[in-house]
Amino acid sequence: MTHHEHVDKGNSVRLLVVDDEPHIADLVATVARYEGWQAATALNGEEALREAAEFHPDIVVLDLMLPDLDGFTVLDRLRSAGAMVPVVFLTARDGTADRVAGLTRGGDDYLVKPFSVEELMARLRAVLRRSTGPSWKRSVLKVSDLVMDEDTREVRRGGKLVTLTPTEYELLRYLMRRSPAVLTKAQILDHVWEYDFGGRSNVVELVISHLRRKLDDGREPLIHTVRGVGYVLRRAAE
Amino acid sequence: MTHHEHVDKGNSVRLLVVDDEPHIADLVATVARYEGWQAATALNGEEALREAAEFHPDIVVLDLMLPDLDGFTVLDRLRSAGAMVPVVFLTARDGTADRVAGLTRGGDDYLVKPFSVEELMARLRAVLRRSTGPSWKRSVLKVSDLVMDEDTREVRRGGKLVTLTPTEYELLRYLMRRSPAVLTKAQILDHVWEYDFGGRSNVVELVISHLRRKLDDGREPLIHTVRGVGYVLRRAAE
DNA sequence: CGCGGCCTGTCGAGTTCCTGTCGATCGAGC
DNA sequence: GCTCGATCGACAGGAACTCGACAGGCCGCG
Repeated sequence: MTHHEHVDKGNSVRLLVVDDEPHIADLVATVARYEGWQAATALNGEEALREAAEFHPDIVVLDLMLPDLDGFTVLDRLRSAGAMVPVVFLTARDGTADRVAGLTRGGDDYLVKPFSVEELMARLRAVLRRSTGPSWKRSVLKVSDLVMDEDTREVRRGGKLVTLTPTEYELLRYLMRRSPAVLTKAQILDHVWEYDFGGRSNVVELVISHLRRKLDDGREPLIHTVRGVGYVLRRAAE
Repeated sequence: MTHHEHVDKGNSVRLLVVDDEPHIADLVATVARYEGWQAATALNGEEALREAAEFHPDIVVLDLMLPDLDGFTVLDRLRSAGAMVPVVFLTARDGTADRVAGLTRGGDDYLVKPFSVEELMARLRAVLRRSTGPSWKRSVLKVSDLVMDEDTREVRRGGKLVTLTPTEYELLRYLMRRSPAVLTKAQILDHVWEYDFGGRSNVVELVISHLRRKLDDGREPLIHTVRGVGYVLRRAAE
């Protein structure tokens, strides 16, 4: 089974997703449920406040562009109701990003749309880790002799440092988190690339080949092709 | 809600934050928890006194501008209740600063709003160090051959003194405290700059480049760029 | 009061290097 | 041997980073 030791506080995480595009809200909720979390969605500000009062989320994903209330207003009302729940904001790639930047101070975080699902989940896990306990428990992924430290972003194969570009890093993190499952190219594309990425070229193959060159340099290969299906990261079976 | 579930964390610091702006209270509490402290919040004077009686903080952050009681009154009541807990005051940038200066006895301190989170945490640590240990032990940060003395504000690289501007000093301190973690520019902005700083330019890059020139002058570079993510301070890995 | 220096933040140009596309080649499986 | 997917070199467009130059502001000194 997967043996990534991420922060598990016994009972499952409760996530509230607030976004007026049902597509996005559902997407995020689905991925969160896949992680074993409980997820609720709200399509506007009023609904969000109602849900927050009832559902008592541990963390909130909040789009700033809502039909009724401003995202900032929602935040204020949450906070003045005494809810110290951490928030990860979603914002368009326009000027609002700057205003949001100032809000990450309380331990919150933000992400620019369109984002990649893995990126969002990584941020959520990071914020949770920070808000639940002290930070000195590092988040480290391990598969065979391959080790990834999510704080320092260091990746080592058999102790030897490997330098990766951002895309390579994210793709590898996804492979490691899901190891030893086989992932289709479509899954990889959906999780690692922005959700509205149109390209259906061979980007995935390309990055995989880069990773192979950097990771499997002479050693036993860890990334395996399952022809007609996709890729796996694991120790060679049998 | 505030949580003083007595999860006995040994000798972890207990901090009470009193501020009527939930943003600020939350901000400070979150950062403190990140340091491994236990934090409780109060939004007005009465609540503060109740919390102080129950929570038994080791240190208090107290805004002077409260809706019900004057901050000075809160202080008096705390003290007359026998609580010798040290206090760090928050005050607006007006005349009150002078009155505060007069009231800060022995171990107390004060800070003018808007402050930077790192500045506040540094003061808290300093006050604690003074009040708890009769042994005046210095607070020195060290990364490789880079040494920062937080009492004298001296910074040395390989024994050689380096003079830094206030901003450079604070940014470097943050990098050193969090080393070897990678920090995003948003994180740096949020911790080192005042919490209502709206700047969206490349100030961070600028100060980083200044630090590099002053610190890495000819030597092995300690500040590394992680493209697409942020910066790290550490000995070059591998 | 006025001058000048230092610190800070803005702007913009130059540079690096990451990313996605194309197309040629390779190889597995039928 | 044929076919189709997989692999990977090469290239161009662009995003991110670096840093010099400048301007406003604060402070201390004369």
